[in-house]
Amino acid sequence: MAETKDDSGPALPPAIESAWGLRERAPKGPRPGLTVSGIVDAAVRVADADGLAAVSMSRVAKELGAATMALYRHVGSKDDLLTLMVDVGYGPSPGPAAPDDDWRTGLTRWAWAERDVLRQRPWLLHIPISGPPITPQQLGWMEDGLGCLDGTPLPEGEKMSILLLVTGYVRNDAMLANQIAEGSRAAGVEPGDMMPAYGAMLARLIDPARFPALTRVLDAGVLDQDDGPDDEFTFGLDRILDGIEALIAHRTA
Amino acid sequence: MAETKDDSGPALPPAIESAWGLRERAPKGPRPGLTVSGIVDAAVRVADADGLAAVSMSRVAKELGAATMALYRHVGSKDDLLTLMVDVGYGPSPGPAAPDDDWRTGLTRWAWAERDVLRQRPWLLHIPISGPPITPQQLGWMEDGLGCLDGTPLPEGEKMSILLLVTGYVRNDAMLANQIAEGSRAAGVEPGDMMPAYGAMLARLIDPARFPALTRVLDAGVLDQDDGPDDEFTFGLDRILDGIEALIAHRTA
DNA sequence: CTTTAATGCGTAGACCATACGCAGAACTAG
DNA sequence: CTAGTTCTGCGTATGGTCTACGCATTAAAG
Repeated sequence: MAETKDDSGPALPPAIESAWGLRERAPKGPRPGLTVSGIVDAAVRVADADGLAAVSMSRVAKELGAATMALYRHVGSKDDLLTLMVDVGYGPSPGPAAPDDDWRTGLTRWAWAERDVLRQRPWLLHIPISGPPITPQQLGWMEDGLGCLDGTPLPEGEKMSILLLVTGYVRNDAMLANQIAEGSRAAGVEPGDMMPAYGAMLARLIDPARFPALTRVLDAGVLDQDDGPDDEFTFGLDRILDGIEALIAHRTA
Repeated sequence: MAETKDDSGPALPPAIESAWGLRERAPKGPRPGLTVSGIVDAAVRVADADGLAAVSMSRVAKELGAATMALYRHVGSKDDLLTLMVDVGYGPSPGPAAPDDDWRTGLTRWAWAERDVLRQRPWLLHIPISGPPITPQQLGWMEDGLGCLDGTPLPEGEKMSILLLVTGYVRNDAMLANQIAEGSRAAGVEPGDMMPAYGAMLARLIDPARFPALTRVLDAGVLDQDDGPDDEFTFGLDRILDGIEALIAHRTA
């Protein structure tokens, strides 16, 4: 009985199989001119250039000089293709934490790395993820995140929960940043003028009697200038890490 | 010069105008048989029944006994309709915090209330939100959230950031819970057997030498049984609130 | 009554994903 | 060398999507 690696078991989705490179080519038939990784790369190229909305089967096929239906020999469905795009879109994890870093600097770097990827490829946020991570690169990220918590006294389950918490925060922040970026582009205003314009619109809409606390925020000039998005990100991340620190202190005591 | 309420300024989107009920009907022409709120209610009904994917213009029109193109007299585009659906989908905020509650219990109730809404209407998570909140109900939620922080010494900007942090966490958690629910339904397994199946799949895929930390998590049996989703939610929320508590303590001192 | 404007909606166009079946290529068995 | 097998690429066709445009009808104003 092998302890891990077991060949049997319920069939895992074909898309996942190809992501792990477990597909042996049948010896018969013509040599494939298209490969699944070539298709996924082309799709990523299209998404990088023109956004996720531009990723249609025909567009990807055109990118490859092939016909639309040719893709279906390799990917099964468009959703499969999107799932595979997530894997190569994230790319490999930036590597394990330095051995002499404490958990907090390690996790901070881990969070910033994911944030950088999501800024570079905003379309990753628009792909509806269909389950817990099973693709190789995603698990690589998870492995490196767990590594940051190695020296802590946390039980394994809590390490996992914490990773979920941090990655969720990063995704959410990137989503918001991306939305205001897209929104400002759609409205035709400078990204820096977005928040002030928002504040002005709110001031015009809300009744101070119905929304007293909100009015106080507006009067404080919170929205008048856009503090760098990095500050906003750092603020939230530090709150979360403070909370984790409290837990670790509690588990240590 | 009015201090707030100013009629002039850059035209705000028609969809927003109708959400605030600022559209006066022109005195000419036939009486409208369709109203924008009637259309939005019908769309919400369809989404509640068959999911967001079922919300097409023709389907909503059928719900109303009208023709597809009739809707476009009132909503402008499907994206407009979706934006309006978010507003009525969330519904009114559950109300301000009790006056003698501290910020933590207030914010906890606020977070649970949003979570309840997102469990009831998972399709809210699939609507790509296109900017900061400007619809009436959304601002009601924000107002009540700010109210929870009234007694704290935090500056207004940080109150806002904290609300963003908490609501982001709630949305992210609901998204994950919803994804595993949909995933288990698609794979045909009981929702309770989802995590164990996931663990078994991981065990089959990963190489312990490449993924040592992940293997340790698996060996600890973390994924063997599904602890209630409420526990997972509470864990993350408590970490975040701990972090906020640390900030408040720091600002108080 | 005429003018004006807004409503409902039918038609049509431009996309989209994808089920199905056929032609040909490359291998194996005889 | 030939026949059989199997996989590749892809053309066609179907049913779905959103929505631009124009027309007939309705209701009020002058």
